[in-house]
Amino acid sequence: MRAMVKSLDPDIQLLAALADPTRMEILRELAGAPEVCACDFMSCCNVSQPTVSHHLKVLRDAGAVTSERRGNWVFYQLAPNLTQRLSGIASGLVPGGAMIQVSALRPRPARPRPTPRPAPSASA
Amino acid sequence: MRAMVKSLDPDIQLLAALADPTRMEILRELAGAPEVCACDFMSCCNVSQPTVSHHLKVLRDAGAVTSERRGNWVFYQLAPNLTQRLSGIASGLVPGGAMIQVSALRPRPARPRPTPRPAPSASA
DNA sequence: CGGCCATATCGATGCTTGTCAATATCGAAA
DNA sequence: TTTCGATATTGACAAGCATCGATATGGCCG
Repeated sequence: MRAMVKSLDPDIQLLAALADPTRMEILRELAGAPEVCACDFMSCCNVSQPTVSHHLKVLRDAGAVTSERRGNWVFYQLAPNLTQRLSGIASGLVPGGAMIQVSALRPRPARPRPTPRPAPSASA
Repeated sequence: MRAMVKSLDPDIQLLAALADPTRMEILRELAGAPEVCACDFMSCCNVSQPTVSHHLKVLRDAGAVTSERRGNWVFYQLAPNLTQRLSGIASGLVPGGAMIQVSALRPRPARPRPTPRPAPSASA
């Protein structure tokens, strides 16, 4: 309801693609090898072949992976900019910061003092 | 069906918490101010008060935000380690790398030659 | 004390999604 | 061409979730 316009935000689409145990397992497999055949995900994720295909499509649509057909097999790789995109999302959530770059990532953002805010007495 | 273990992975829980337009808007509001009153999210996100409360609970359970009660109001802040956690997830998806630090983030050095993989002929 | 305001919880509802069986498509080999 | 293996698509079903109205809880102030 309320017109779920399907989150046209690419960041949210990417986060939603990662927020699944099976898909995360696929990505972790891909992080451990330059490429993985689609058929290999059936065993490591313990799901059926259509389910694997579905998850791979979600990941591909979100830009998390790239695919390359070679004969009857389709090999998947992590998208080259996946880490950068995730880091960019993280950078956008640095307190006080807004449009900083990935290079600005630090282990210690050291958030500013919380405003003491003196209880908004005047209220209706 | 198939053991609904509910994804006990904190990383997935965090990603799922971020993968929603309303919650992402809440976080972006929080990124722009040291703290935000819960009542302010109703207007900026255009959702009802119970919905705001629900989303804040999801974010709190995922460790994305912290709350602080002051009188009748509850103020929310970004969790101090939120950026680090996200960056850590990103680091875990670096091709070839596993436990490297954020400082190792690179645009990627050109992937190695794809394995030629010789047709698995003998199979049932 | 009662009344009020801000927030959290409950119950219901409709959309979304993860899953699989069946089927279609694609590509190579015979 | 036919045949076969790998992948994608379709249809259906169940679980999850975002949302709201109604209500409960917690805390200030009169």
